[in-house]
Amino acid sequence: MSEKTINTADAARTGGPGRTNDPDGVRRNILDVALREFADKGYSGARVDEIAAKTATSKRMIYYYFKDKEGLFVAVLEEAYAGIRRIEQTLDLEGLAPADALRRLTEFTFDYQNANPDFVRLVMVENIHNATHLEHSERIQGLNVSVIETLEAVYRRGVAEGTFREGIDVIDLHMTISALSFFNVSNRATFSRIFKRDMATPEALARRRAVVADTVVSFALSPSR
Amino acid sequence: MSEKTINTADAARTGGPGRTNDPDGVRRNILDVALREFADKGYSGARVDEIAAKTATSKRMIYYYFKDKEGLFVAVLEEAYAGIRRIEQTLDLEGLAPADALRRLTEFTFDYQNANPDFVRLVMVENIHNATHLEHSERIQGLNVSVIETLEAVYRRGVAEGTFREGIDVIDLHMTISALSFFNVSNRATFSRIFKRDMATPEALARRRAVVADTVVSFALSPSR
Amino acid sequence: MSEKTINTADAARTGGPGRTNDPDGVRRNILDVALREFADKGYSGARVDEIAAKTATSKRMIYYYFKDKEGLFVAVLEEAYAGIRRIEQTLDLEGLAPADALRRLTEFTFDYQNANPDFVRLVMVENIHNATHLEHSERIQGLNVSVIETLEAVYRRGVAEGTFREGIDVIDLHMTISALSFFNVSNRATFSRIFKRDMATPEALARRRAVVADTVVSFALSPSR
Amino acid sequence: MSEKTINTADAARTGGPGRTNDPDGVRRNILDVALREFADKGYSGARVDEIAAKTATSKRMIYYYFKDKEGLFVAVLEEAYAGIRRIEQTLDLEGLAPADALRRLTEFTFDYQNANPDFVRLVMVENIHNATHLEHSERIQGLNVSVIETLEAVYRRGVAEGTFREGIDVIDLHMTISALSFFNVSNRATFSRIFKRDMATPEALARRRAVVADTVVSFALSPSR
DNA sequence: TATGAATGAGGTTTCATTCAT
DNA sequence: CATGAATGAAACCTCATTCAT
Repeated sequence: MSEKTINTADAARTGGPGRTNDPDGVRRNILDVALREFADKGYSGARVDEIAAKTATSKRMIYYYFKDKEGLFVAVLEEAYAGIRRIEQTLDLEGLAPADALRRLTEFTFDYQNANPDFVRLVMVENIHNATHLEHSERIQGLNVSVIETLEAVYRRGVAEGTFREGIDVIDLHMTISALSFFNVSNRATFSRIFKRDMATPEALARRRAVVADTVVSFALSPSR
Repeated sequence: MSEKTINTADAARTGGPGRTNDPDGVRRNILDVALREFADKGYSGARVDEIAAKTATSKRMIYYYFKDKEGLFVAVLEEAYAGIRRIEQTLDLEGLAPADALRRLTEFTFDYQNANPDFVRLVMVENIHNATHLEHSERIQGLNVSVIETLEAVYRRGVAEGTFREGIDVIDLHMTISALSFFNVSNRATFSRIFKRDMATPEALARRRAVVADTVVSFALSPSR
Repeated sequence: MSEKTINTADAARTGGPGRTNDPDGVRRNILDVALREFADKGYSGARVDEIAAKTATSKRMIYYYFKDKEGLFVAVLEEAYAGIRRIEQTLDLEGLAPADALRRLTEFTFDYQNANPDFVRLVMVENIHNATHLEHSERIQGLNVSVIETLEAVYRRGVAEGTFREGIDVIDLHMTISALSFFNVSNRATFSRIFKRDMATPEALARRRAVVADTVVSFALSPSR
Repeated sequence: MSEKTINTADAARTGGPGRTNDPDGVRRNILDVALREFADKGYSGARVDEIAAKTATSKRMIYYYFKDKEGLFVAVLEEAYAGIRRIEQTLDLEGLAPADALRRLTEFTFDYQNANPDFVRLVMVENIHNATHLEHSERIQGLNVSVIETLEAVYRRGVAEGTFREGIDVIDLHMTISALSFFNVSNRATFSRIFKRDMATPEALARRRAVVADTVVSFALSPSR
């Protein structure tokens, strides 16, 4: 509960916490802890004091680097979005057949979100707050074009080939992928409680992952096939 | 901001707010207001003072009827779940062909959640809090069996008929329906901000509703068809 | 230093501090203490914590009654201005010859400000803050007309009689009276330190009071006399 | 808000800000900025950080040259007093008739204070703090004898001539001059707000200046005249 | 039952100042 | 000398909750 979290990398570099000369490390450390706290308790529920306590630095440094609680939240949000987009771009879909590429992209999204529940929960929190922070962040606005471009390229190839049916809105498709991946994390608590089903076991995840991928692909496939 | 919310029904019944001796009306009124506040600001973000201020009663009554903030939240949650399940049961799916019934059920879910964003947001809030409140509510646990039974009946008929393919887990199917309906409300703020698309216009809703229904049905249909 | 200040009146009425049912007494008590603190340390220098400590109530109540530090300051300012104007109106100048009335009014002002250094210092503090609080207080705006009216009546009588010369701007006259009275309190610390003269002894006050009155009256007198 | 203030003279001398080796310039620059900040916000209201930010140097230098916030304030105060006294001594009153000399001295005081509101406000601030800083500064104590000597010389000449009446305390006279000059700046904010009169226009200043001079001179004049 | 007053614990933020490079 | 990073103490303010009438 009161464990301090230090990036091992930083600790190694500087010889431990305390007066370090690694401002970036300090920033990172704060962001890491804050992500977890915000994701865990929501914006208002998260306590600056507690974030500070779990950090290798002091509360004062949070204000030094991020101005206030809101500034910290925005920074956390930016990092989180940057994270998924960064990895997304390492996906190499061009060598795959369109249907396989679509499946691969869907699986990636599903896996990423399940592996990063804090990201998902942070987005939930931001939605509860009507995306006001996101609105003010120019950085995030720019980040998200790439997904659509990637998906669009795959879809076009599929249509050209005759694999995919025409008339699908790519943003719609992305929405379906996101929705099915997101829900598995975002609503896990209520859903599994109500339907008495553990959604986080490796088996459950594998099964659901397949269902999601099937759903997406079968929606895109041309009916003639 | 400072408007008091009174159910007109109650007001009529009791001759107006103020010295009312309509305990149920008071309760309802508090729950209505609290739903909106919790859905709007989250659990920690909602303020007991503000809920009281928007109520036709006083803060004292909140504590009288619901013990504390948490008790109020649980009551709100119970009401919210009861609401959707109550309406769900008025759906008459037995007269429809399985595929139509499935489509109808999907559309109903989509419509209900889009018409009741506060319900959706409340569920988000509860998920952020790991469904701890739901856990303590026996009332909610019992409420949700019916959906699955309804869906199961439809699915069986479809399989028997040959319309639906075998091997689908009904809970999985429900999850897909929920996910696609839920996301449209839960992630509206971030999604529409990022992809610059208003998801709440009647046209957008109608389009998405169709896509969602298609997705669900095409997933269930037997491939031979 | 850490003595609590309670209006003896309130204490008598309610049987002491603590859970009293005398909201007005609580308010008054806070205002009394706050006046002294703000006058003593300036706006930023005054500490809400310290004000609270010297009060019969708690810090929380300050915020309850006055919203925030600024609200408290404004309320203190309003009270202070109301105080002097209230007493000013009990002056009965109409029975006096114009020159005597002018002298009397001057002496009153001098006496009041010397007897209420906290009022003077509070006005200094407000001036350092460019009268921003005063600007927002409608209550104060209305309070100050009476002085000018009183002074104007005296001046007119004097001019009609031939005692006072014509052409004096009454606001100018008020300003002279104020300046000479105010300075004796406002600049006492620096002035007496620099010129090594105690300005607060009864004798010093009496002497200065006479000089001030002479100065004002001789300025208003018609030169022919 | 974030403008840096550099004495152009210094900048020229040292080849610009930054790596300057002009300790006096740095000191001056800090004092200039600090004067404005203290005069503007009061002692507690002024922020070391903000002073530093508006300076051509860094916060470190403030502590290096002035030890702490209080040391800085004292230095600013000393400079401010030195300023007025320095100029005062350039006045050449000996060639004027006593009444003219008195008028001239009064006008000078009035003009100086109106031209240097920061000086006036700084003195207000010091008075709020009961002149504790001034007390510790030997430098200031010595500065202020000269005014009195100058005034005394004028007064004596006037009495000898028969122009001025006897029995006036010169320090009293100085006090009257100061009070009337000071008030116009110190209480400008509240006074002009209350009486809805702009006291800072050239016309208003000219008129008031004349009234002040008249008041002072007519007080000193021998009544026989 | 209804209302304003009261409370204590704890939340966010700021400040003057010092350190390390 | 110059700079950004760091610090601890304390400042302002808010919250859920309870009391008295």
